[in-house]
Amino acid sequence: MDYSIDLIQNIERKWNQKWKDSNLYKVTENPKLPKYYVLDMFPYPSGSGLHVGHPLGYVASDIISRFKRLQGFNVLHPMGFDAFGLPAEQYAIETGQHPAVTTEKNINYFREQLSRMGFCYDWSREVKTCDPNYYKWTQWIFTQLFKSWYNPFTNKSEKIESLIAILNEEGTTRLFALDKCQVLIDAATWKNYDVAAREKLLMQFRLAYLDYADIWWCEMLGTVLANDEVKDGVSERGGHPVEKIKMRQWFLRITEFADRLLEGLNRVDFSESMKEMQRNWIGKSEGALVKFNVADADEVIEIFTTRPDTIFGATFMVLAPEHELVEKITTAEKRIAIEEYIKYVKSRSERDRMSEVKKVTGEFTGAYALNPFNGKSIPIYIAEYVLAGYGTGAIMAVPSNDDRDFAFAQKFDLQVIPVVDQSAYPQVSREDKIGVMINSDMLTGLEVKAAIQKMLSAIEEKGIGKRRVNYRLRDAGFSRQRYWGEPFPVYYENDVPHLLEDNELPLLLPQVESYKPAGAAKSPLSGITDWVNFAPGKMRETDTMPGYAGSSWYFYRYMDVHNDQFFASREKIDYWQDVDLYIGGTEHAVGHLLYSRMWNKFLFDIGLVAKDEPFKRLVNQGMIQGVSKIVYRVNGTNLFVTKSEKHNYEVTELRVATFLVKDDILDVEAFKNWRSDFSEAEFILEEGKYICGSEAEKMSKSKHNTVNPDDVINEYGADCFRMYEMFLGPIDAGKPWDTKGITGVQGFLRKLWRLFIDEQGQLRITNEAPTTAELKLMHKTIKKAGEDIEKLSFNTAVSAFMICVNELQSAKCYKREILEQLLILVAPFAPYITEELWEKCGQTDAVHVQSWPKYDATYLTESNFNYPVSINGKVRANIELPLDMEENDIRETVLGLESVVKWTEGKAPKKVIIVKGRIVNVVL
RNA sequence: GCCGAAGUGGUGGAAUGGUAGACACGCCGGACUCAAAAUCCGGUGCCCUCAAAAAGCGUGUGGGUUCGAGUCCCACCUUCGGUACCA
Repeated sequence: MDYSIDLIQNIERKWNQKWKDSNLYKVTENPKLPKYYVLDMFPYPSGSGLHVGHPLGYVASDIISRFKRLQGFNVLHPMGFDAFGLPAEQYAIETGQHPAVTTEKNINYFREQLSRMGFCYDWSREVKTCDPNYYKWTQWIFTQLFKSWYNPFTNKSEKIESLIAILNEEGTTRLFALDKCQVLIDAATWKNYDVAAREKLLMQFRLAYLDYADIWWCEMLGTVLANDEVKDGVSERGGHPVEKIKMRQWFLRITEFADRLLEGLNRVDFSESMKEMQRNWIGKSEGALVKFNVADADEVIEIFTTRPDTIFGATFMVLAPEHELVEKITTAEKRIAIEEYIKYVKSRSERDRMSEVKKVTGEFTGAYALNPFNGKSIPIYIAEYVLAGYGTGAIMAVPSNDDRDFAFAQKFDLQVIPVVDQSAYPQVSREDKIGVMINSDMLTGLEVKAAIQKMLSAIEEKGIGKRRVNYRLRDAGFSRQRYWGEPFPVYYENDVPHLLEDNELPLLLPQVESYKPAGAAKSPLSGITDWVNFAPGKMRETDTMPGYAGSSWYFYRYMDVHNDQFFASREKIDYWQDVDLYIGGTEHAVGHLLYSRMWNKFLFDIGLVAKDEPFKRLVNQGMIQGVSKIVYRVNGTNLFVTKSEKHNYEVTELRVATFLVKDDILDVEAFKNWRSDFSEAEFILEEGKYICGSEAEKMSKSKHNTVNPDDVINEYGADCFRMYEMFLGPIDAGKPWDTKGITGVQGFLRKLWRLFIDEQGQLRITNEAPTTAELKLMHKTIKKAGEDIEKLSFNTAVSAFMICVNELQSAKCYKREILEQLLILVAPFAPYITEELWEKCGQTDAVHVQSWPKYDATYLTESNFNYPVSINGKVRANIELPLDMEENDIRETVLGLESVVKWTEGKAPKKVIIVKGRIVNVVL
């Protein structure tokens, strides 16, 4: 009986059914066992199904789950779907199909694909973020955020009532002093506030709050656009003009958690690069707020700077074009130019503005500011490189010590006053905080670091500013003018927001006629007037929540997924605590991870969860890229030119389905039939063939380069697919998908099978006692596999299995004692074949509930070592010596070697380096 | 632009600062077969050579540290991910 694809499919069907029937993977809380929680970043169920990139992380987490279970842990390993999102809605706009319908269809397909791969998910715990039973609790957590504030005195989130108590007691005096409040009022004033005024003040503290922010609006498409959908200042679909418009929206006050998000990174096991990205994203910097008076006006410009020492080199100021003072200070003769410039900036994305280096743009307002230290009058510009959201949206520009300020000064012919003498440090740049102050009044002669400190004190003494810690991190925009998301459990009365009661949750997403926005940048929900105006004088919030709302807390729902009283019971949370291993892509390095860490800290503060960091260990899997195949169409024609001739024509690159291409040769007939617009295509060939270009890039439906794991499984089976994904390389490395090497893994599985089953299909297992060599091999493999799995080095674990099986085959070892242990080692990687062979060996319980074997170190100790002998670092000889040989004896022996004498020519070497059990290096 | 990562044979990759290329794919040769597939055995970094030995070269590029560097340091090049409303 050959290990053929028919047999493989029978085995996989059989065990899928058996495992399901026996509830093998169902997990319950068991206080007698140590817990281990392995989490995958749940997928967005796109219309094109799972591709081969998804399972890379899923296979890895599945191996760890099975490994930990074999080691005696009670393992929680769930799966679910991040089911709200833009693509489903875009599809709805185009086809009129309800996103709930298409999403459900996609989820069913994803689940089916996942099930085939033999993952040990406890499917009874499945989570779907678009399920009302789930988003009820997303809405509920939002209401808790709204009802809470961040108490800077206790440094944690608290109910808003504790803020009200402080306001009743002392007004905003201490909060104002701490820079946590813009208005200074006493308790009496607070108490005299009416409801609206009180609400307005509280809104400055709530963790979920209303404020204004820009969104992309495309009049032609009639929709709000995501940043992703805007390319080069126009809509990606159709190339229509877009503009930014200001809208009132919800925000989450993540900035209050900035320090704790930074601190928590010291206590988690994430890669250093991941932590670094998060630290840089938070971007803590210390500096000062400084006020500059506007000349001949009552206005004051407040700036933030990390270089207060360079204030004497400030030769101009720059405001963000959106800055509220721009309108007030612009002079009459400059008004038109300024308005033109603002219009230009409105068409620019923030990323374009930040990354623009070739073209320096800006506009003079006509107004001047006064340097608070020397009274010098300096011009005020607006420029796109100053962003409204960072610091105060205004800077003092010091061209001598800032690259962008310098470029700006060059372009607009502004003065550059050197204020730091860096001549003693030829290697440093103008932005490095090093050197001696010059041209700087009382700072002259000081080192930069001392000058910064002196200036900070001077600013505070003068009363023109104060020390300030600034963060690059901004509060998180939490509103989308979209349909397919969680509705806010909020209504407005006289424009004041109110929450629905807990017993009114979930607020269901209503049916709409059209998925397009209702009028100017309003959510589709605003078109349902009777839903919006649900009671006299009350209007519902019509925006919905963003994609990351549901994904910020889903890992708790898995712990207690069917609870209809609470998001998860404290009892279950106390058992499972936190995620021991979280696997997902680097693309979520900052966004999702910061948001979910913040939500978690909030839930922790209000006493609902057990740990203040949710993810103990995080591992990023690499991205499997697709290989896109490219044809070149001569512009304005239906003529396609082969790769080597394309440079002779003006061509457009088109991506074609990969199944039309074999070894870079296009099947031209199949291509003509592929899409009707190509049916009349003509070709310019080379040597009778049309050769395509190729490019490795992100797998996506639109690039026609996705590879469906179903196809691979149909041909090789799930075990082979799983092992091959792991064998491809380290888990964190990305690479283009290629099935070229899969036959190697297929061969391994066949050999494994044949160790148990002979050519006649008979079990060939014997009860003979293993030899020392066989035991040595086995224990070496147990050790290597265990260590590699722990390190998530699955590719090397697979190669250890290959070595083991190759050697057992050569030795014709069919011994039960050896082979049954091998099955347990391989079981996490290839759950089907190992289970089948385990059963064939006469075992009655599952291989997956056995115990991971322990290795015996006595089999692994060696007495000799084959030393490489190098001369000046190059290996010239080898010699086997006992490991306990004295260094002097090694030296003597090595120097006596004929091949060494040849190099030393009888002379005494300068030095002989002996590293026991490693190497001997003779230095001449 | 900024932040992060990666770059090793024809290919995927392996390698606590200590024999570069484990394990696979591919390729070459052989066995089995009427033949093919499958399977098994042997070889395979480059260069020189009929072949082998011996030498030389070799981990993106250029420098450096070290007895010894794929690994550590500096500069650069290329590719990938993120860049706040794709998920």
